Amino acid sequence: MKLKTQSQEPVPEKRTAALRATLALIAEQGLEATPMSQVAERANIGVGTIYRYFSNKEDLINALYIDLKAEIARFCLRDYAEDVPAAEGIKRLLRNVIFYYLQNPAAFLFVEQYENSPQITAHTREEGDRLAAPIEQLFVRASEEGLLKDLPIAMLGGLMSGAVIGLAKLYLQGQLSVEDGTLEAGLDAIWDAIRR
Amino acid sequence: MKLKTQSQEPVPEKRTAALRATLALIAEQGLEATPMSQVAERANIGVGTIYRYFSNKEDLINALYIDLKAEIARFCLRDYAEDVPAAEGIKRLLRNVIFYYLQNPAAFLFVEQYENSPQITAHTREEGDRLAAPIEQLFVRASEEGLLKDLPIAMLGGLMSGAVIGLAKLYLQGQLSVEDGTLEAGLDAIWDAIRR
Amino acid sequence: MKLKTQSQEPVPEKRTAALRATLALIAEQGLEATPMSQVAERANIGVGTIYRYFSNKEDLINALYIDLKAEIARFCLRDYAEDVPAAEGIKRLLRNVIFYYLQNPAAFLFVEQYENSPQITAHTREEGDRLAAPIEQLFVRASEEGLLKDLPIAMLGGLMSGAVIGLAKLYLQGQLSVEDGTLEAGLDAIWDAIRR
Amino acid sequence: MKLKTQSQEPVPEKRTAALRATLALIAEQGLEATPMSQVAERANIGVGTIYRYFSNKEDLINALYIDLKAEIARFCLRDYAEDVPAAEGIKRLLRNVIFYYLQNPAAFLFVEQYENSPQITAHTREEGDRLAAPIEQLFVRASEEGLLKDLPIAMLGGLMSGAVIGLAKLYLQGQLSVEDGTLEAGLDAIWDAIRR
DNA sequence: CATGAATGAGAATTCATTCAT
DNA sequence: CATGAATGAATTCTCATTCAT
Repeated sequence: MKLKTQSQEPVPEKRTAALRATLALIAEQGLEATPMSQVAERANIGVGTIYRYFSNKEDLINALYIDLKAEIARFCLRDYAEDVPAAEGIKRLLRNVIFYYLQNPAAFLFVEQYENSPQITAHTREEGDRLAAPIEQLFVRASEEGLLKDLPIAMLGGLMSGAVIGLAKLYLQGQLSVEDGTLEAGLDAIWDAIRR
Repeated sequence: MKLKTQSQEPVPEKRTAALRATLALIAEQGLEATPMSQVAERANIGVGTIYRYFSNKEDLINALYIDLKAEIARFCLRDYAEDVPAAEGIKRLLRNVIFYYLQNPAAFLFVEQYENSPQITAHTREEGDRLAAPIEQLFVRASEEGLLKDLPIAMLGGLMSGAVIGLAKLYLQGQLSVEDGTLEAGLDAIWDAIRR
Repeated sequence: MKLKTQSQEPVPEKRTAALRATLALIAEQGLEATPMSQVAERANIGVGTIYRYFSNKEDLINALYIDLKAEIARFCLRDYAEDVPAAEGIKRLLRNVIFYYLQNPAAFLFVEQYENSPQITAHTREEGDRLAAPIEQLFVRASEEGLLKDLPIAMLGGLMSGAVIGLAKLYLQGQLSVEDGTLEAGLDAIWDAIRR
Repeated sequence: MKLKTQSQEPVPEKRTAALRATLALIAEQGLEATPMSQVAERANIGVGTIYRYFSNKEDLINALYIDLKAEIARFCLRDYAEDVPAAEGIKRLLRNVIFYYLQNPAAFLFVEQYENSPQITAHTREEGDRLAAPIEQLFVRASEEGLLKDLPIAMLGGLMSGAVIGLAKLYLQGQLSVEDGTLEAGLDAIWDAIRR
């Protein structure tokens, strides 16, 4: 199946395989319960190969984290348009977060785990936040339009993201199902928390 | 040589010392980065002694988790009274959560870490939830009084607890300070999310 | 055979066993060709046990080096007496070096290997030299008595120690034998190099 | 496209580059601390290329050793002439050794390291000695002329080479400097050791 | 010929747990 | 009861060597 023309390979296949395997295993077993040997096995590559692409385990996990944060941000903003009212934009954003995590439960487990671990460095956390900058833009816009409560933006953001995570957990743990048709009401509830 | 008053000792001092040391170290270094030997050292006891009170590391951590969940529940409900209106009761509850975590930042770090780790067993998680039952009672009462949105209780609970955690993080990370006087507004925002 | 009273054990047995095994193996196989696992095996202890006494491989090897340097210095000066003429003292010293190495060929191989390896730190080298200080005293005394060539002490020392090492190698490699009765002549030759 | 003049190339450039890089790196870092990949990098060639010229790491190092021994022997005898008195010849030889090492400190570090390592095979050692045969000739001649002590040639050789190494170390470590004008006296001292 | 990505055996080190004192 | 020395399985990471391009 491999064509010669693909040998230019801009993002090496094995690097991707390592990242994918890492995500799956950490979601299943946890950050520290996942040895590099297992990552290699699941990725169908040699252990040494991982170290060609990542200088150590921490680097591998950071790369995975950054990749996911970027993907999530991209996914959340996929149907974003300047002319959509900010209120609607935020609702879409939140819906997208939930959708993303429902389609990628492992990503949710990994990100929550890593962000709550003392292993993550301040630097990595900041880099991750930077990727979410476009999202914050939307937020700032809504605030400037006078749609949000008169509270520090950080607080509104914290409340909102905490609430979506809470919501996502319910859907992922099966306590709620999108088929219920409860999702929109949930998003409205979050909106109620932050809207003026 | 042993005096009776010592043998009455209902909760052995060394057990408590081990738990305290575990909490502090895990908050600082993380779950897996905390060896039993270090726990022993910090607790000023022998490594072997830990194994008198806990059958293994998992057991130690579970015990700590359960202890903390109970303490948190107790603290949250400390000024609870049947005759307080449910709305006010819930606000108090939320305020107490925040206060507790501000006074016990290590507890917050530990609990978040453990609850987001796949290491925690379903059984332990349930046991922890059971301790929060009185809190849920309050919630049910408010719902029956028609104060809350007409949504599944689980969803309201998830939104609320997600939002408080988000709020607590802001205060603990120093992005917000209780001296700001923002706290009450934050609690109101959460209330807005769930109230009818 | 072990008596209870020996449990005070000032120098732990297992530490000594590790050092001995290290010496033997490095002499046989070389510094880097000797894994910790093999040291443990030969010493009849667990790998982990080595790390109770030495913080890492480098530390183990340094300790061995320092121990040997001290032992060698002690052995060389064993029959030293203030009233012996310095010339005679130096001859004895040299004879003792040779004897020591003939009885402890592994020590020779190890010390030569380590001193010629870039692994050894300046600090360790200095510490080793400090142990040889009493020997240098004898040398200084001889110099002050006007017995030695009028050259920097360091140079005389370097020539002498280089020559003894050269001599020791011959005996250890079996190109010469102490039974030949050549030893005294060899020592005289070295003396000729440095004496006025 | 290949020109004849290239195919004449008797000693491939890349082979030489590999040897040079090996020498430099081993002198800096040590025998085992020098990975093949680093050799390739420093030599500006591919790792695989090294294996075109040397069957494995051991072979590479052996080749380097033999090359150096040959070069050293050549250098030591460069101004040798049959009609020079043997005594003077030996002094020149020794002076040359010192000069060579002062100009090639890496060679000194490498040779001492490798000769003191159990990794070197008896065969390689012998091959190296064979290259020093012309030097030994000079020695034998001096002995036959009755200039040397009446001791086994091996012993005189061992004493002498040990002493020069000791002397070289002093100059290389900076404890002595050729500018001091001490060198001739040092060579005389060595001569005193072996001369009748 | 030259290259360097891929590999996995092997090395150093850690740490939960046991058990003799 | 309390202790901590001893242990070895398990983990991370390195590096000589191969081989497809």
